[in-house]
Amino acid sequence: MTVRVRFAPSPTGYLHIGGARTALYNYLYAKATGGTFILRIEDTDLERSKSEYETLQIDDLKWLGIFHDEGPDKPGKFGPYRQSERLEIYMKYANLLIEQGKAYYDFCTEEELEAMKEKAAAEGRDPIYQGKWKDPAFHAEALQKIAAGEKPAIRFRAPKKAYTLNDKVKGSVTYPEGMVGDFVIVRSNGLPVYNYCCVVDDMLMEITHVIRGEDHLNNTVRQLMIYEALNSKIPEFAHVSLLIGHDRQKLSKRHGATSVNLYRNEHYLPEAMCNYLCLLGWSHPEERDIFNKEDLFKVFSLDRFSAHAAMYDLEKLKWVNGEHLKKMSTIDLITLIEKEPETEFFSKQSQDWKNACVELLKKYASFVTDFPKLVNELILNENPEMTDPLKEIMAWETTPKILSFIKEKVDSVESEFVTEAELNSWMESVKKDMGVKGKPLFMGVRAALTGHDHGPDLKFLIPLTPVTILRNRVHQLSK
RNA sequence: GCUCCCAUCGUCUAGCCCGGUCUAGGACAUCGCCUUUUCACGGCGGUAACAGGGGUUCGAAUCCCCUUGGGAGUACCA
Repeated sequence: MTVRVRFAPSPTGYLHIGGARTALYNYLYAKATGGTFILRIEDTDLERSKSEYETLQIDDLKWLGIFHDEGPDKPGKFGPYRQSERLEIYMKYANLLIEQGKAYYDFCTEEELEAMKEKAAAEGRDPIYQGKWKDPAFHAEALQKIAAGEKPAIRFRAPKKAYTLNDKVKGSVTYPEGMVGDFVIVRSNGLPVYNYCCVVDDMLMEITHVIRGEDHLNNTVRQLMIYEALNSKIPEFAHVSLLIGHDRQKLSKRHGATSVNLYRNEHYLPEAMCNYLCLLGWSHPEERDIFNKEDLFKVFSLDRFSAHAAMYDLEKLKWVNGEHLKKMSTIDLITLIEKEPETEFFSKQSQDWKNACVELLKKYASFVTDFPKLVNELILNENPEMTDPLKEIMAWETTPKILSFIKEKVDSVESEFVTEAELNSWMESVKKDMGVKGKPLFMGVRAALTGHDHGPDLKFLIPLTPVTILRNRVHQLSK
């Protein structure tokens, strides 16, 4: 049996981090088993669904490197892949269920339903439908009403028994008898409802494994009932724990950046994003933290999920991104950096300069966007800020001497950049002629040339800095 | 309220299914030290967790029960 899995988002907004994670798990499972990954659009809620969001979500999925084998934009023999285009299919099965007495027409008004719910709440139990239409004796009357143009909802007759699910991550889950009452599968406006469509589609699309968020765990009992009524095979289920924010609440917009496109705009590396998302609730068999998709294709399985919710934490994502950044080739990094805004100076430099610059700075960068920032701060900044540590260095008795010596040297340089050898010779001179060594020497020179009390290795940093800028700094500090 | 799910360092987790090898391992963060004649690199190390209580057992992080805490569902949303 070949594996068929699906990701079924509703196009009601941007692709959410949590959605991306479930999509990723489905994709990885398909890849790991040689199966098929299907994208299905769940757009039966006409009011909230927008087709732009479908496009945007597919776009974000592609950016993450999560590619589907079948979907609305990639028709296969199980299509169509938008629920809004499958309405006749749902009606066909709904009618079948009615014929078999497994579902019935319901003409109850909102008020009647509301009254039932209140009564149930007062009695401290879950609301269970108790309208008269449940009674098969009213079927004929229902047909008459329909003939007269009235629009009923179709309600599924929930069997009175307990259900047990053997979930891949939660283990054995028991839904007691009476947990849910008869529920609507087709609204009175003719549109079918999620729990019903989902089952019909998963059945028809021959889905073998349903990997989705834990928020669906309670829905599953309804779905189990429908599978049974439809005499369908029941897929395996894996209910992955939810992502939570710092307040331990389900991750939502108020937790800040929860849409994938936000990270995409900030130029996070998609591989890093997937790496981190995968780590949230799943562990590598060798306890590795950094991996790419190809690694995962070999080892991904459904038995390494943790059962509890995971907190979405930017700190670790930052580290993962930095690790992926360091693994990239210099040439690829340069290409990415040049796509960033405010990289005119960087782009104008020679290939050797760029290579040296990236080699030096990538140790300190976590994000691609850090490069322009670092270049600005470390190389292009012409106005030394008199911080306390800098003041302290300037106050040392050796510093003014170093400063005036360096000023003289920098003024006499005619080339665009100082070489490492030149810098070394200056240091040698200070050491020999002034008898300054160790910390006063290095810190003095560093302060004079960079205006900072700390930073990357001088012998690498200074040759990357234009002499004109060096000169400006030294002159300002000499005042 | 009711039903379901969950519970190991601040965070992500390993271990749990198949009790002993766990004075509980790793990673992020944090702190310290070392090295680098400077430094935001690097190296080494530290702090830090089995929610509580009962059982079962020679032995429990691991199995069972209760409590507490957290989450989800409870729609003619998905």
